[in-house]
Formats: sequence, C-alpha cells, structure tokens
Amino acid sequence: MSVRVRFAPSPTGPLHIGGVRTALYNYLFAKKHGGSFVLRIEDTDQSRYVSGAEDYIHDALEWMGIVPDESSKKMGAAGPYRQSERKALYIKHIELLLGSGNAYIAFDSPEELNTLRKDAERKGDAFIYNWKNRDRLQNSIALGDKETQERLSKGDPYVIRFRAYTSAEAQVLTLHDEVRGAVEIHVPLLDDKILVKQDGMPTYHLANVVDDHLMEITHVIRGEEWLPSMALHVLLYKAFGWVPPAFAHVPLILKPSGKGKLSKRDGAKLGFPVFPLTWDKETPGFKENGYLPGALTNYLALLGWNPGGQKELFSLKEIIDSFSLENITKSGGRFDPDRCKWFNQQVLHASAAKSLVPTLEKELYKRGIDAAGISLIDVVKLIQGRLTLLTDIWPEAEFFFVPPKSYDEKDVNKLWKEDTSEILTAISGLLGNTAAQSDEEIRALIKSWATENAVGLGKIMAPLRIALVGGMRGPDVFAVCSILGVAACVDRIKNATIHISL
RNA sequence: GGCCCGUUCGUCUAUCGGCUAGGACGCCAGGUUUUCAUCCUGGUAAGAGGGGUUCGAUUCCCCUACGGGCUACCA
Repeated sequence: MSVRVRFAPSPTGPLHIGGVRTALYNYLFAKKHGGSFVLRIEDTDQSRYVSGAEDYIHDALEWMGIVPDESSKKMGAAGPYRQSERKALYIKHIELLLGSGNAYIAFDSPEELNTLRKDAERKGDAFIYNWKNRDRLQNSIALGDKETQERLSKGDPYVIRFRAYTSAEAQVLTLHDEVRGAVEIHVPLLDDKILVKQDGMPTYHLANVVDDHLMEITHVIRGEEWLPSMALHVLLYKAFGWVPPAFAHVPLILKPSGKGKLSKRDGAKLGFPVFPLTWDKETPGFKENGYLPGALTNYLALLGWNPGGQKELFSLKEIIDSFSLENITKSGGRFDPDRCKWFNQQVLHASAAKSLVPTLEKELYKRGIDAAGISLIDVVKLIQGRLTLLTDIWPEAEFFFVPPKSYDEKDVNKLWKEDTSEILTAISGLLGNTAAQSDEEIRALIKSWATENAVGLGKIMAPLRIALVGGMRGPDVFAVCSILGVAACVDRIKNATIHISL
C-alpha cells in the first residue's frame, strides 16, 4: 500500500508558519516513501470562511516548494478536495452511524447547554455531554423513537452526536502515536461530540475521518493540538468498521519569548515575518522580507526534527532522504528569528551568483535606473557574501549605480585631512590616464604611485573609499574601482573633493 | 477545574545505561580583511527537583514543580 498523507488547513486566513511546517513534514514523509501529498481544504465552517485564503494556501505552498500531488487545483481520483463540495458523502456516512446506533439526534440548544455548563462550573464541576447524563437530555436516546420523530417532523432544530461510550465497552483504550508512542485514554471521560451541526454541515471530526478514509490516507501527520481528539477519531473509525491510519502529532511552534504558541500578531509586534507571503500590513511575509524558500524549509525542518548528526545545512532533497517520523521532537520549539536569518544567510551565500542577478535587475527597474555598462554579475559576485536577506541586495549595491550624494560626516571628520584633496586629485589624474581595468591593475597602479611619492597608503585608501562609496563601508576599494570603471572614479573623486572642501 | 502531552546550555538540538554531556544560533574575545560585513580561532553556557531500579543513571520507573495543548453547533 503506497503512502498517502494530507495537509488539511481551514481557509480562515493566511497560512501560519506552524501550518507550513506541518505541511512540510507531510510533504517530506510522502516524498521519502514515494507516496502522495494531498491538500484538502476544510471549509465546513462557512461563518469563518475568508475569501482569498484558499488561494493564499496554494500560493504559499508553491513558493515554499511544497507542492501537493492532489488538490482543488490538481484533481485526482480522491476529489473533490474541498469539504464544502463533499457534503453528500458526509450525510451518507452519518446515516450509517445513526443506523448502527453509534450516533444519535440531539435537540438541546446551544443556550441550554451553556446554562448547564455554567451551572456545573459554579459548583466546581465540568459539564460533559456523555453517557453520564445523555438519558436526561433532549436526544433520541432519552426521548425514544416516537417523540424524536414528532419533533423532527415539527421541524425542531437538531444536531447529531457521536455516542462515545456505553458501559458495555472497554474503559481504557491504548492508542499509538508515531512520535509519542503509547497514549492511554479513558473512554468514559470522552464527551459525545457533535458530528453534524444544526446547519447540516459536518464538524471537523466527522468530515476529517470520512475524508481520510475515502481518500485512503495512510498517515495522519498533524499538529499536537489534535492529540486530545485522536481517541474520538479512532473510535469513529471503529464505529464505521474501518481501520484507522497511523497518527503522528507534531509539536507546536512557540513564541520566541514569553508564553504560548506563536500567533499571528507576534510577527508584526516583534519585527519578523511569521507567514510565508505577505497577507496585509499586520502579517508581513518571509518572501517579501528577503527570505529564500530553501532556507525556510531548512530552518523549519530542523525546528522539531533532527536526523541525528551534526549537519545543519540541507537541501530539500537531502531532508527528504533522511526524514523519518521517529526523529520528530516531542516538545514544542520556540521560533528563533536570529537562527532563521542565519540559515537564510548561509543559503544565500551558497547560491549561484547568477540566480541573484534578476533581483538586482528588478531593483534597478523599480527605480528607473540604467545599469550604464556596469556588469551586474560582477556586482553580485562582489556583494553576495555580504547579504543576509535578499532585500539587502539594494543597500549593498546601490552605490555602484547611484554616485554618493552625501558623505558620512563621522568618517569625513575622522579621515579627511588637509592634504587629502591634493592626494586624491593626484590619484584622479593617475586614473584618468591609465589603461588599467582590473582590480589588480588598479591596485598596482595606486600602490606604485604611493611608493614613488612617499605617501602612505592609509592616506589614500580611506578617502578614496569615501569618495567612491560615500562612507567607510563596502567591498574592496580596488574591486569597486574596477567595476565602476576608471572614468567614473575620476568623476566621483572630483565631486567628493568639491563637495567635502566646501 | 478536568483530561492529555512534554521538560538537556538564553534558543534549536545530539546522546537510544558508561559523559571530560557534542554541534548550531546568539553573545564575548582574538585573528584575517589598510573600511564594514563575511570568514577563521577560542570562550561562555545545560540534564527542573525529589525518590526509586542498577555496579553505574541525562538516558528506565514514580511523585512534585514548571511549560504546552485540549476542554465550541472552530478547525
């Protein structure tokens, strides 16, 4: 039997980084075993539907390189892949449960139940709708067939509940989780969960179990928040007479500091993205902030999973090859923006320079700047090692295309001496009359001039850098000269001497 | 409150009974780079606490503490 996994988000907003990692683990597991990765949209709650969210999920996964084999955009045999389009299937299956006595009809209104819950709370108790009190509430078990039919034909609103436990059944159920091992559940503590809501739509629990079975999902890999409902789901499979899939509950991603799990607002608040793509001002995306998908998958994979060695930098292919559910961590992990950035820097430095040229081109185009004969690939090669984020490319490269309009005051005060203008003018004259082009040629030219004229290189280098770049930063001065071309250097030196002596 | 899961440097983690507890991020120091960044070298720092089991426990068991999750006609 070939492996089939699914990622089943709810289209209630942009896809959170925790969801992205769950999707990633599903994808990794599927690819590792030559199986299929299915994307299913869980849109059974119409009131929470957010338009655009489904497209966002597709786009985000595609950008990350976690592309589903089957989805609403890539039909397979198990479709449709939106739960809202599968309603007939759920109705058919709930009738099976109703027929076998594993589910029952309940007329209690949300308000009535709320009152019961509050009363119990006041007494220090918890109200659970289950075997203990189901005969005393308004449902088909307590009311009997006749009265139930009467209320039904009267048009009374109702829900359908799962009959989780009767005293005839075993009390303790031992479940198996692929990452946690054995988990013991006391069935009498379970409540009779609603399977079909008043509006006729299934709840997550029903839809999820029916779909996973019908879609022939072999491994359910999902967030730890679902661990408490694993028992219910296993019981549902049993009630249908189906064999449950394997379950793996992955730990949650926690806030960088403070309490609780990472939330939508943490990103904007702490100044780092928590969503793959920008959704709105409140939710900046990794993509727009200069992160590479390969770096993000690398970081995310290692937050909660580790193949065991000391290696940290992996391509997606390498992660697939060494992935296994047993190596998933059991405890929640804090999101560490610094570490995430470090992965980005490493991946960026290891990228082919050629792959970064389009980013630079885009920046130039955006500003309507003509590269004017400057080799973009040479620029990229020179600054690549200085980048942490892709968005650093313009700040690092700008001075090649835009001559300095001002000069760093601190640097000028410290390094621009009385004789500097004179020296630079001489250098300018030297550059204006040379055939030198490469950084090595220019280096040799200036060095020999310095020796001949008994001027220390220190008196030349810093001012030259200020004149060319605008301050004490940037790559090797001779390399900058070479890329700029000696003619442009002459211009910039002239501008600087005029500007600074004023 | 009830139920479930977890607990190794500040953070992410390795260790599957023998440990001088390893790596990475961060931080600090030094070096390279006549700048800054990169890079290199070194340093800093951990088994929540208490009981067992064992020749030996970070590793296995129990209790406590702490952290996280669930407890909706949301997923």
